[in-house]
Amino acid sequence: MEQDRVSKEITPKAKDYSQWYLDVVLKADMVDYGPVRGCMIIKPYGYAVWEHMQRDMDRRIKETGHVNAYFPLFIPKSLLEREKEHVEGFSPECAWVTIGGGAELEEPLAVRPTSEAIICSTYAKWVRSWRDLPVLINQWANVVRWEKVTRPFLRTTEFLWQEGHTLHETEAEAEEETLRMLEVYRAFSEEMLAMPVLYGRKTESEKFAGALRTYAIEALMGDGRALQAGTSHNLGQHFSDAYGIEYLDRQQQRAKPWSTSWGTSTRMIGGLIMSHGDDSGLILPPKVAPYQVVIVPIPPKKGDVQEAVLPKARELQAMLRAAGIRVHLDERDQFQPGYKYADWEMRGVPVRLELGPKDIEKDSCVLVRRENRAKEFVPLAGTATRLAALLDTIQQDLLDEARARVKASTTRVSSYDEFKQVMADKRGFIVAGWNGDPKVEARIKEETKATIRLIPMGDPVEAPCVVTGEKGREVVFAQAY
RNA sequence: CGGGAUGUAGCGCAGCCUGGUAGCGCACCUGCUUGGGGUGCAGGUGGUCCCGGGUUCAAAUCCCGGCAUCCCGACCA
Repeated sequence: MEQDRVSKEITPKAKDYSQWYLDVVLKADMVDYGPVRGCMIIKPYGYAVWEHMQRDMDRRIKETGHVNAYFPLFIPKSLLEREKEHVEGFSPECAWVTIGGGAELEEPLAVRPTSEAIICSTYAKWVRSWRDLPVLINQWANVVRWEKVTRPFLRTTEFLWQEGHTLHETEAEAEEETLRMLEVYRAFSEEMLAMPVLYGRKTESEKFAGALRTYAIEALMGDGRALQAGTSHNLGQHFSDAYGIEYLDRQQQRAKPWSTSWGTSTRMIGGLIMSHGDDSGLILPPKVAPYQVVIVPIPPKKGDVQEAVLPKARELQAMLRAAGIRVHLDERDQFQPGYKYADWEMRGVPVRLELGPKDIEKDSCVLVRRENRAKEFVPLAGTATRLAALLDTIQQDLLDEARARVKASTTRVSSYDEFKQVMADKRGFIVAGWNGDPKVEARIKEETKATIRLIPMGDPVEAPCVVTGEKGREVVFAQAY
C-alpha cells in the first residue's frame, strides 16, 4: 500500500531538483517522450500553455511594428557558410539533409538552427533603397540544434520559437530596436509568466555567433541556477556584409543596413515550471493556464452518480465561461474528489472550485488557491466577479513571491573566497566586480561553474575585480542551465 | 566524445548467481462499495524478456557481438 502511494507522487524539490522537474513535466501532462532522442512531444495540455504565451508575445511583437512571415526550413550549406563566425558557432550542432527523392543531393541542406542565413540572403533581394528600410519581420518556426544533453523544454533537439530579423539605416536605430525587443521580453516574462528576470548585455564569450552585441534576460530557477530566457542581438553589419545586403541611402551612396535578431522559445515554459512549481506539482500563473479554474463536483453522501450536483455545476461553468474565464468541469465519475484535487494540483490549475450538496444548499461554492491552498466561500451569484479578481491577485502574488525569492538568492560579494562559498552553498545570482578580462571569466567558470550571465545596463558600477583586485565593474554571475 | 549503470506488460520493478509453465505493484477493463484531500473488495485484459549470433534436449537466465537509454565530466536558447 505504501508502494502504491509512492508511485503516484513526485520527487520532492529539495531532494533532487532535476528529478522533480522531470516528474512534473511528465505527470502534469505537459510532454511525452518521442522516438527521437531529445525531440519531445508537447501534449495538448502543455501546448495550450504555449498557445497562450504565443498569442500574447505575437501581440507584443506586432504592437512594436513588426509583421510575420515564414522562411524555409532548409538552408543550403554554402549559404550558411557565408558568415564565418556564424557558421563556426552553429555547424557543430547542425542536422544535415543529404538525400532527397532517393538521390544524393548536390549540396547538403542544413535544417535551420536559426534563420539569419536564409532570411538575410532573402533580404538582399528585397532591399534596394533607403525607402525599403526598416525591415521588421518576425517568424514563428521550429529549429533544430543537435545538442548532446537534452531536457524537456529547457534544451531540446527541436524547439519552437519566434525569431525576429530586422534591418535598419543606422547603428543607433538597430541598437534601439535590439533594446526595444529586450524590453518586450522582460515585460512578457514578468507580466505573463510572473517570472522576474534580470537583463543586460552578454560578454564576448557568451554572445551570439556573428553578433556585434548580445543582450539577454536571465531568470533564476529554484535550484539557484540561471536560465537564459530570451535574447536580442545587434548584429552590426556582419550579416549585411556576408549576404550582400546593400541599398542606396538618402545621400545616394551605397550603404549596408544594420541588422538585429531576437528570439524566445519553448524554453520559457521550462523556466515557468521551475519558477513556480512545488512538491504537489505545477503552479501556473492564471494568464497562461490552460484552465484557470477547475470545478470539482462533490457527490452527495449516498445516491446516484453526481446527478444531484452536475446540473448546477454545468450552469456555473457556463456562467464563468460567459465571463471570459477558462473553466473546466471535471465530470469523471471513476475518481473521488480527493484524487481530483491532487490531479489538478499536479497540473497547476490556479483555482479549484468545489461544489457539493452542502454548498448548493447555501447557494455558494468553495474557491481554493493552488499556490497556498487558501480557501474561501463565495455566493454562487458572485463567483465570476470574485474569480476575475482572485485570478488577478494570484498572478500578481506569484510575481511578487518570485521576486522575493530572486532577491533572497542574489548575493553581492567582495572577495573570491566569498564567491566560491556562495557557489558551493546556495548559488543564485552573484553580483561581483570583473576587470573585463576573458581569462578571468574562464578561470571563474573553471573553478566555480559560474559564468557571467549579464553585464548590467547603464553606467558601469565600479567594483574591484573579485579575482585580481584590479579596477573593474559590477557584473552578474550564475551557474547557467 | 571519455567514466559508471540499466534494458522484462503503458509506468515502476522482481526473477538471472544455481537454465526447466514469465511474475509483483501501479495503470487499464467489469461489478459492487466508497465519496468535502489520493476508498475498499472481487474478477479480468495485456509480453518479440532490447536486437543478432553461440552453447544446450531446453536460454529472460550462461557466452560473444551490436544497439539504445540514463547518470557523471567537455559544447549549448
